[in-house]
Amino acid sequence: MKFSTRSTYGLKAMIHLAQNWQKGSIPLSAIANNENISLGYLERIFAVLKKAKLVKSEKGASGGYALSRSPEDIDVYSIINTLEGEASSFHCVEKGDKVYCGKKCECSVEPALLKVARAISAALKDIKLSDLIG
Amino acid sequence: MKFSTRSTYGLKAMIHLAQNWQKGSIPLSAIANNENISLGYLERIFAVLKKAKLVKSEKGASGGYALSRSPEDIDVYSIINTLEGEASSFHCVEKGDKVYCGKKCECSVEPALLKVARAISAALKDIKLSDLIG
DNA sequence: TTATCTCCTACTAAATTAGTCGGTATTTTG
DNA sequence: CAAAATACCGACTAATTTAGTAGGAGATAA
Ligand code: FES
Ligand code: FES
Repeated sequence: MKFSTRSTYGLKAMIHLAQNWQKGSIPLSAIANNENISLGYLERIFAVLKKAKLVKSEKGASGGYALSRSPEDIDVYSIINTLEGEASSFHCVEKGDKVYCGKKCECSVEPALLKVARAISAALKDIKLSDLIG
Repeated sequence: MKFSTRSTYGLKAMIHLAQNWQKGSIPLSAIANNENISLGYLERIFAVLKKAKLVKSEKGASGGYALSRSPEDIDVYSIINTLEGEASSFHCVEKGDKVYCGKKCECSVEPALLKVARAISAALKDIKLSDLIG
């Protein structure tokens, strides 16, 4: 429900890249200025995004970052999920069809948590970057 | 995407109450035991839920908590939103139709963040407590 | 009158978040 | 070639949030 600035920044930056999809690589400094984000912090965010193959990079002057695929092929779920770390929505971790708890308990409500987590995932998977540019 | 244990605990407890909806008030100690949650922590969670009028309480021995309305009339959005504090999904705050930022900037992507936030809200509003028991 | 309960405030420990700093490697550009 | 711009990397820190504890006071039922 509440996203960290990391997700917010990451998503904003990705939208920025989507808006400039044809223009080739864009340096982070441009995004940082434009969206008012700390450059150093944004760099680390992009390290994660790159590792997840959501963006590709070019080094050197006139280098920068670009989306690795077209905006239609990147959904918000991938971005947020990558940046928030684990694929878990709740404290109890979803893996496949089961929910596991760090506390190793077997409580009665796993299917319910799973339902909620799935609804959110589905909603986010449905939104592509291309839907967010205008 | 990732919820705190507060939301997890709160939601689990609310589901627990929904499952015992006919049985009248249920003491927190029962829920705490059953769901393996720290009692003191759960008490504070319920203080918030009560303030939001999602539950009602009865003091004294054989007292406890119960849902304030029937499980069909309580959606997951209300619960999570209440527990996560602000109604904002992102670092930038949604109010009415606009998104405001703590940093007072006017960046270009507010409508996009708003779309994502709305999609999640809609998905959660669609899930009632009654959908999660059974 | 005792055992359960809600309810309240304050404190603390642990974890996470958000950010800084200083530097290295690589590539374009002048 | 030299300089500027860029990605990339790791360590460090400050601030905030989270999760949980402790110690009660007040209400109610048995
Ligand atoms: S699965 Fe996590 S508390 Fe039961
Ligand atoms: S509205 Fe928050 S950074 Fe622009």
